[in-house]
Amino acid sequence: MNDIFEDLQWRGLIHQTTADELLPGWLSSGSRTVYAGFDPTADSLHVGSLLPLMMLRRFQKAGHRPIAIVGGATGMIGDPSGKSAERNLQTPEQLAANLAGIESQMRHVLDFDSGDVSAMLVNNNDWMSRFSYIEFLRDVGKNFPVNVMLGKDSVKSRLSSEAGLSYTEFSYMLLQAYDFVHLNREHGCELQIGGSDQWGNVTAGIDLGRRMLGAQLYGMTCPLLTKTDGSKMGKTESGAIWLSPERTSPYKFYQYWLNVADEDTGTCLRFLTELERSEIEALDELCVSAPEQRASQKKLAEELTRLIHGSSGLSTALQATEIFFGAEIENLDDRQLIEIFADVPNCELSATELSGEGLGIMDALVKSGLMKSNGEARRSIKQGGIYINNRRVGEIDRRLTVADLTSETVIVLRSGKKKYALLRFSNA
RNA sequence: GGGGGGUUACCGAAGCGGUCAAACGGGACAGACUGUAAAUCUGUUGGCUAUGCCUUCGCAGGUUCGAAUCCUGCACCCCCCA
Repeated sequence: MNDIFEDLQWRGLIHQTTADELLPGWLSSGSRTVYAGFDPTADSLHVGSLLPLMMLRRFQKAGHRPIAIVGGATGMIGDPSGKSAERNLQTPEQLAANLAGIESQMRHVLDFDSGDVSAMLVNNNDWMSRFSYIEFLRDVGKNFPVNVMLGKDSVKSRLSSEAGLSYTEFSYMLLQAYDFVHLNREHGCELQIGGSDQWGNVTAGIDLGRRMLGAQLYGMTCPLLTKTDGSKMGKTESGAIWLSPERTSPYKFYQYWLNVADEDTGTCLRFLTELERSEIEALDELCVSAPEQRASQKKLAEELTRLIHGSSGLSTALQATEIFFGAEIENLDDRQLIEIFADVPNCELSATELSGEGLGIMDALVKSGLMKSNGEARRSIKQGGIYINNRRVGEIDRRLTVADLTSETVIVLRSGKKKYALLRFSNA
């Protein structure tokens, strides 16, 4: 059992704990049960969940048992922490679908089949839904002094804001607190981890545990993973980076990490990978002495893509990277191409278009949606911004024929550095 | 209610009878450079069957050989006075 506390500490993953002195010893003197919560607002987790997920993984590897809790019940309510407005409620069907998607992703990160420390995934709706309102008020609610609740940051900030806070959201912390009590009673769970914005909810659970069970529970929060420029990690102009390959292809996922700013790589490597201290520090140095190599980014992207999308996902991402950045496209078959170009719009055309004279390049560009008009297409070609299978097109009157097929049915068009379109020629 | 100003392409903004598909700036796109970064430089930025043709300057009419530019009406916006 390695010293997880020390490891977390040097990585900078410990923001606050409820027992700074006790925790290190407590963790190293036995196998403990730890939990973290995940929000089921979509059918996939996104990059923002990676940090707590990795936390659980670290604990599991250190010999502790992780419990991931998805808030089937609390998800219907919405945590006001760090949120500026009331959350929309979800239907039970949506939630069920979301939970299924999330579970499959967790299996990449946590081991659900390793004896005593097997990870567990639980849904708080399983126990919450059994409560009647009266019972909940009597058993749980009476342990919560309202004046303490009003003192929590999550509540305070909303009370003073224009959006206000509904009674439903106000009650959120009772639910999360009760989760902790339940997990302690049923599974012996004694430590809750979460982002620093969860401090209020975590301590609420610890207080409740003491009142209801007389139990000594612990809490630990980690810093939020933000970029140096203050924006949230995992968000791009085009939306969040998701963990599911359906929502964010392995290529895009890989690229996201490859493009992390130099200043952010150190934190990302510490927070999100399991690389050894010496290796990370070596990468940090390289990042300063030879930034153009982007060794940190490459390592980060590689580690995370392999973890979330597996080796095959990683190799697809690497292959796609090579192609998207200039390599000529050859010796790939339809299946590989379609996998690599998963994010790229494609356009079905009849194979007969290629026979005889062939298909004019400008036509093809417009049909593919890459260009809005012939004029735009003509301009781009003149400027040298159009490529067929990654080979620059020189002439405006270039025609596409069977010889241009790079695989059985595909021709790849590209405009500029990275705008692609796939033309598929079928016989149908 | 009275008076004045405005409405131009993705955005801002010139133009105030022909040489206007409309200056300039931003953005966007492409190229060079580069670390798939930042900055910089260059080019492009209504459509087409393209040395020409068509549609665009709030909307609808009108004057004129000719209108983004002048006139009339309408709509919306801003300012001042009541």
